[in-house]
Amino acid sequence: MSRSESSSREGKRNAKLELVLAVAGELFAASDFQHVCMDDIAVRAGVGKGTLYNLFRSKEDLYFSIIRKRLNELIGILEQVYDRRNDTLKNLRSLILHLHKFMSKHAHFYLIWKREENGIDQDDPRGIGTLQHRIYELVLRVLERGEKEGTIRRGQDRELIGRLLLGMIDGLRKIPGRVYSREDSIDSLLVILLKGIGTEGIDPRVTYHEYKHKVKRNDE
Amino acid sequence: MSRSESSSREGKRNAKLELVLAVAGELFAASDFQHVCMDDIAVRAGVGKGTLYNLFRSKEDLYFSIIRKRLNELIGILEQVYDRRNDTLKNLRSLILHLHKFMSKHAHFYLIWKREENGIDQDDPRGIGTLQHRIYELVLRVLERGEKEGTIRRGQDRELIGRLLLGMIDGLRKIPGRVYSREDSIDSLLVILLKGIGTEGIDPRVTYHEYKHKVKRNDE
Amino acid sequence: MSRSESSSREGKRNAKLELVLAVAGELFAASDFQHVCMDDIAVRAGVGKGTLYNLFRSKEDLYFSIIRKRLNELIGILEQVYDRRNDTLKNLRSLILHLHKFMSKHAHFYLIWKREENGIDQDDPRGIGTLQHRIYELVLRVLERGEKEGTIRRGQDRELIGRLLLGMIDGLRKIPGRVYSREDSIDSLLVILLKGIGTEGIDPRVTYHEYKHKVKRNDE
Amino acid sequence: MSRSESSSREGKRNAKLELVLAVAGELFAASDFQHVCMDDIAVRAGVGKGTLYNLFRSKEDLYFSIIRKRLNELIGILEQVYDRRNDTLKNLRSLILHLHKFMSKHAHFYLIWKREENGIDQDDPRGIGTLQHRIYELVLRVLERGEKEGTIRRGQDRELIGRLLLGMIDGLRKIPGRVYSREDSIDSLLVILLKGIGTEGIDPRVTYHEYKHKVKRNDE
DNA sequence: GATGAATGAGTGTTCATTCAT
DNA sequence: CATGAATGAACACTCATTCAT
Repeated sequence: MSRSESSSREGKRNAKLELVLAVAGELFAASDFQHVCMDDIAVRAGVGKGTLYNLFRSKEDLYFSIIRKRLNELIGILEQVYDRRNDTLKNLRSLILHLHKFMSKHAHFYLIWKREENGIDQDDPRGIGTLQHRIYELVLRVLERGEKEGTIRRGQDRELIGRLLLGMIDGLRKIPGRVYSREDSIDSLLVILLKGIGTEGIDPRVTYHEYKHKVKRNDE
Repeated sequence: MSRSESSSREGKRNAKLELVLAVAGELFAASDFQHVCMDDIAVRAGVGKGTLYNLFRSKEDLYFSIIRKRLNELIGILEQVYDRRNDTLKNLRSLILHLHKFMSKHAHFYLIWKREENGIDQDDPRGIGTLQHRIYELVLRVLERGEKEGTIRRGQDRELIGRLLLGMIDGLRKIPGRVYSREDSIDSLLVILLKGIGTEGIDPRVTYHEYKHKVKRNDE
Repeated sequence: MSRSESSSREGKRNAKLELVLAVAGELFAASDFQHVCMDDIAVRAGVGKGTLYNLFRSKEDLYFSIIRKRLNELIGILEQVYDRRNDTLKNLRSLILHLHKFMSKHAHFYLIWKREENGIDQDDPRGIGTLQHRIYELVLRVLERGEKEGTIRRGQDRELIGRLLLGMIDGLRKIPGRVYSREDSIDSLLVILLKGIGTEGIDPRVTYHEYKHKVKRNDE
Repeated sequence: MSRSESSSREGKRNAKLELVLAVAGELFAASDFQHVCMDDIAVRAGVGKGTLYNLFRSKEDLYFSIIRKRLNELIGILEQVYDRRNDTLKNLRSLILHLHKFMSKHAHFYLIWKREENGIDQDDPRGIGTLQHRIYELVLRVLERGEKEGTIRRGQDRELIGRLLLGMIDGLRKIPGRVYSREDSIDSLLVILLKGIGTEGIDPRVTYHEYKHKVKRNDE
């Protein structure tokens, strides 16, 4: 009984935590850090202000917890998907697709993350930099495997390509109204990318024709 | 005399304004908006706090003035360069190169701009969105001319490519220690891009061999 | 059984109460009232925070309960000793000695008491003033008896002398490192006092030579 | 003009500082530290809350500044008086008298001081301990001179007597309604003290008959 | 115009107290 | 009765903004 009791309490605590993170995420995305006040978050989350301080050390901690939490989720998804595939084209497509899907689902988080992305590098006191780096490293791993596989031309600057790819994906995000034509945009990106860095004769559109329908059933 | 007097006063005022913008830019880049206080800016700029309020309506106005000012400078440079050329490859290269050079020169501004970039879209009360859009439109113009010129394949989603290109350029920025090998990185970007979107047979490395040296003399 | 049960419960309750008073006393002596928090007291006493509110109405009540409790103990000791003697010199010496011994034993309480001593006079909402007054009255009684006995000169301002004596005892307390030479200090005080207020020919050192050894056996 | 201007500003600042210290002193004496809030002090002093923070680093700093300020004044008075006299009896009387007069004038300060007196010893981060010690040292100097002069018996524990004397003076303070019969109380104290510690044949009442009237004219 | 002392609205944070379990 | 998570009143402190000099 003590187990179920404690797990129930844990459950309540976690539910509350999730709620606060979600509510705060919306508010922080809508305004700047400074224009969001703890009272608002508390009221909108339907908890007392003191409860916020039971869950987070400070306003800043709450703010960066949102980013940390979602980045961890995102990394989890990306790495899980990566481990399931052994085809670079599929991996690239999954990477972009899932980044995009996650973005649609957690648009608030994305705004906050990208806002802080540039400010975080050296000391990384909030543990964001490391997480960002893990995404970059996953990209590098995909590219590396692509080279070994023969999908990607050898001898290119992989670090550069990794940054370009992440930049392109971020560029995708900024096209207004493209959420619904997401898959087409991703395909176009892949075509351009693989023409740019792939070995001759690779055409992702052909290769993925069949795959795309499977994906829809498995991952969405 | 009144003219020279007023212009001298104007000059003083402008010099002071520039100084404040520079000092504030550094501070705003180093910390968040909220952690920079008007006293600090005033002290570091060597002016009284009241003077800041003669130059800017508010702290926010000062903050966004930095972005507006530099964005206008940047747009000026890019459009000027664009108007001087009628070769898409050269234009693309100039675009990337000058964005990069400006970024090196005004790193503080870049950090601030990118921090705000995502928060600004719909209402645009500070006049940043319009300026951002002008850069995007310039990219579109370059791409459009490239199509007409036959350098870029027809029938592609130009809007998408524009976003991808801007994203890639931003990706370039995030590579640590790449400032000195800037030109090489830019060339690599161009190669990948033109393989990706260009008509067959285009090789920017060959085409630009001669051009690169001219550029150095003209633009740097 | 119900009696023994209830008395056992009472015992537990009292033990807990004593523990809390002791723990809280230490904490309140170490910091200000405001810097001691109920959580700390609860944790250090090994009880839940709610339990504190079963034992005391409020934090303030807990705080003044410490003073009340100890003051009552102290008064009990002093009056008990007074009742056993009928010699003014012995009574004076006992008074000072026991005040001092109690202070050594409950140094934390003393600090708190003295801190509040001056703030409490008129309204006395916590019942401290009355207790303080009972000590003063005991002193007056000793002095009065001394006059009747012929040990203390008649016609002096007894109220004044009472305050002076209590002040001297408090002064004694502030001499650093005097706990071990306590008895000597007390004797010196008595000598000065009796020269000051006593009838001629009284020398407490002679008179008490024998007494001092008895005291040690009886009271310590 | 700049001098008069600056001195005028200084004057204003000092007047404001004095006002705040006085107002805050009253409030702190009436309630505990914690029950006095900065808003109240600001309102009662007729200044903005921010001004308090221009004058003092924190609420605590304001609080202890009151004690420091007055202790310094008190020490100034006592040392000045001490330097003017070379008669131990006069010095003792002046010491007690001026302590008493200062207490009457700054009753609020006294309450606060005595409240903190016991909490301050070892580290003394607020600079109170040192000041307290200077008063004690002045007493010791008076006693020492008294011994040399032959007014006070040799071979006694001066440290002890110093503490006893300060304790007696504090005891004097606690006699209700004695402010008006101050001089009589002081004389009684002196008589008792000198009988207690003085050489035989000293009678301060005789010795000071003439002096008392001078004092009234000179010092009050 | 330039200045910086004064202001007070605004807000993060604490912690005594309550009460469901 | 015991507990400690939840609460929100209370408050210290900051800092953008003003305005008298």
